[in-house]
Amino acid sequence: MPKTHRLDRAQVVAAAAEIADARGLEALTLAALAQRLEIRIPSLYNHIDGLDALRREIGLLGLRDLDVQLTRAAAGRQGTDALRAVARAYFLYARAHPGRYLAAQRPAREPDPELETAGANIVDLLRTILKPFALSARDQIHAVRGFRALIHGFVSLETTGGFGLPVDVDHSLERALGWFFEGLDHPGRTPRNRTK
Amino acid sequence: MPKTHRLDRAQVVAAAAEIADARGLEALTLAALAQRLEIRIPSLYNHIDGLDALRREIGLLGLRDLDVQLTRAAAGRQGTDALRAVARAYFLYARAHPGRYLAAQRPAREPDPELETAGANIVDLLRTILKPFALSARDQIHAVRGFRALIHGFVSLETTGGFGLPVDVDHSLERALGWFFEGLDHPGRTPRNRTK
DNA sequence: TTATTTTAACTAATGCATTTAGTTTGTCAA
DNA sequence: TTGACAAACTAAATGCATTAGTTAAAATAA
Repeated sequence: MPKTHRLDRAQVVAAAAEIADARGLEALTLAALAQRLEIRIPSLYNHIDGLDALRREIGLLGLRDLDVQLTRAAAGRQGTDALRAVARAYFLYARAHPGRYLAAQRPAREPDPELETAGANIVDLLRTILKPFALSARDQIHAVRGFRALIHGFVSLETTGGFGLPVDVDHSLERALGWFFEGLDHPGRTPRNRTK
Repeated sequence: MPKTHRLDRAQVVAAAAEIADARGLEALTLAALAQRLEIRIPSLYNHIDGLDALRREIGLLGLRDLDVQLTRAAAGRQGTDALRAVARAYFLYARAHPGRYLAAQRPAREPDPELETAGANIVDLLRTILKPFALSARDQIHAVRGFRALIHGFVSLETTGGFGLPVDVDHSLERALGWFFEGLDHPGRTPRNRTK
């Protein structure tokens, strides 16, 4: 009676990622996935090791795809131009694939080399772009973190509805990046608003 | 047979928030909560409208407590001093109450005036602090968003293990805020790294 | 071609969590 | 003292994830 379905792991993960993007990560259940694939729930266990492992797979997929997009955006650009292009690509990816992006945020309970490598690749890309800036090794790390935090913060606050006002979020990100780059480019000025 | 427990809604939410902070938001189940309160699961429905509504309550509690902490931190301070103090308080709160903070991030599916008000209060605080800066109305909104995104980004990436390198995260936040404030204080400089 | 192994489907059954309905018992106020 | 309400309870339904064991189809090897 078993049908001639012949699915493989990649197809299962891809279908799961589409559900997560379209209906939200919390709507991704084995029941929903099995229904979309037209198989019974237990059959999924031939391809994946349960729901939690599936979420990890989706996050890993998202992280790797994100790296591809960011690398492409940075190609042929330098300095703040490259950073702006990367930020734009980051934002577009997270908007287009909110489920994968959220899954990539999931904290790992054990050390996970594959996830760590995927994350480190993105960090390396940013460090490469930041090379021309006159930053100490320590400051370079701070700058990468600040850049990531700024973009991720915008993405995260937007997707959770944190921005209530009817002002364009893209424009806010552009402006905030501008201020951040300003400081990166011209460090060590006299503070004006520290004490009024 | 019913015991003389006499719980009320606030106690139930408080106990739930403690579980969420101590063991993670995903570990907050009605079973765990009922066990801690030494009542049966269905009795919880006398106080709260199910698990999802409970998560909302915890998020609202977190948002309001966060506002109190930030307001306290800003008292008696101005300009970037006030912003740094607020950032520090924000960070400390999110670290001390990760469950409540994460619950506050939960997207609302319907308009939720209570949550919106709690969020708007924090935004208003930041706008007040930013008054002395010479910013247009539009730029003030961008600055508030950038500030929130930067802090939330750091908090979020830290709690999800996004920072792999053994470099102090607090220090990275300080440095990133410094660059951001630099740009806020000295807008409109000539970009150096735009084209090398 | 035929035999064997592997893959991927299936059914059956268990356990846990959320939720609803209906019931009982203390507590407080009239 | 009595009556009403609040808050506990038991019983039961539903849905999801998971495991165990089984079967058929496809791929591979003789």
